[in-house]
Amino acid sequence: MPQSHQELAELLGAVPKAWRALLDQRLRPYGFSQATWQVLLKLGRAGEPLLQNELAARVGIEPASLVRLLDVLQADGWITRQQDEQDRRAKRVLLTAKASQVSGELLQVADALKAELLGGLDEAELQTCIKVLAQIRHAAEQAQEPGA
Amino acid sequence: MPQSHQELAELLGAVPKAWRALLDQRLRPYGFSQATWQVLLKLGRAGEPLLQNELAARVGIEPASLVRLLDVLQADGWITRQQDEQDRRAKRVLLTAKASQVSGELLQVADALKAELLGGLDEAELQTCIKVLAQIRHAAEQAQEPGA
DNA sequence: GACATATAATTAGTGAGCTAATCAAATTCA
DNA sequence: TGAATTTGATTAGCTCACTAATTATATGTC
Repeated sequence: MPQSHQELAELLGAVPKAWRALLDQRLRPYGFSQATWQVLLKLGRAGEPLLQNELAARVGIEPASLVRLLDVLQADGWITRQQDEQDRRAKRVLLTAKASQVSGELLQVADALKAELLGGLDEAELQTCIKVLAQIRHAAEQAQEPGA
Repeated sequence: MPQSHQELAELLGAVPKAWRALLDQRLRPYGFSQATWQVLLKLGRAGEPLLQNELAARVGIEPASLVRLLDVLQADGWITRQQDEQDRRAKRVLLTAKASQVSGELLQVADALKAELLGGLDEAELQTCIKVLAQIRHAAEQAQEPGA
């Protein structure tokens, strides 16, 4: 077992954690918690109402986990749920007017941090890194359901 | 803002999550939860009793978060706490005999998965990826305390 | 030696994720 | 059409992380 494998494993544990913590720290002044700003960011990036399903996937959590976050955001007037016209089971999540504005600011902070963390990197090396990570993700998908 | 930045950000979110979930799935038959096998793995890898402090750092959680995990593991007879001789505030965490054995098995499963996920990668590309991630981690450390 | 500060472990309380189970609506199919 | 299956959102209950505050011991300073 190559030393490099262990190194990569540790970095994969540490880097996203540090990044998240940093962004959380910078967004805290806006009054959102670790989880809720993710929702506003993704909705802001999407630029259109999303099904809860879809939103959960983009945030990277289970639809069930999203429900409470939306309850909180809705109670504070940041989002509304609108029943989908085609599918009456489904609901679309919309940013309210005030949320659209704040969401833009959150995006700026997030992008600024992203630039700060990734700005100094060599583009070719970054591409290689992306390729490697994509391969790992693919391997993980394969590993998950060998007999699907 | 380069597209590559966004891609990397998403991969950094998704890959460790998938990896963790996969390992958790494979270790579940042993009866340990997502958090507790991490502790046994790190203790097993260390090969010697660790201070709680030190163990928490290796697992990547706060010392306070470790306390309950150790309580559970201790109640089930997997670890013991031993007061440190030099420092009477500190405690060293030891694997019990049965835990040492199981810990070896957990390590095997973890290493097998690691090989499965990383085995097919080009070593040079992997090194580049490690380098890039290390740079990001460094940038994150710099960003955290600009005026320290 | 006494006092202030720092450090190791702990406890309490909160936030946020998960899975399993439920309900309603949509889809599939005999 | 009617019955079985699937799917979107929800609820309930569990796990595990965090921060802040507490207790006991160490260390550093006057």
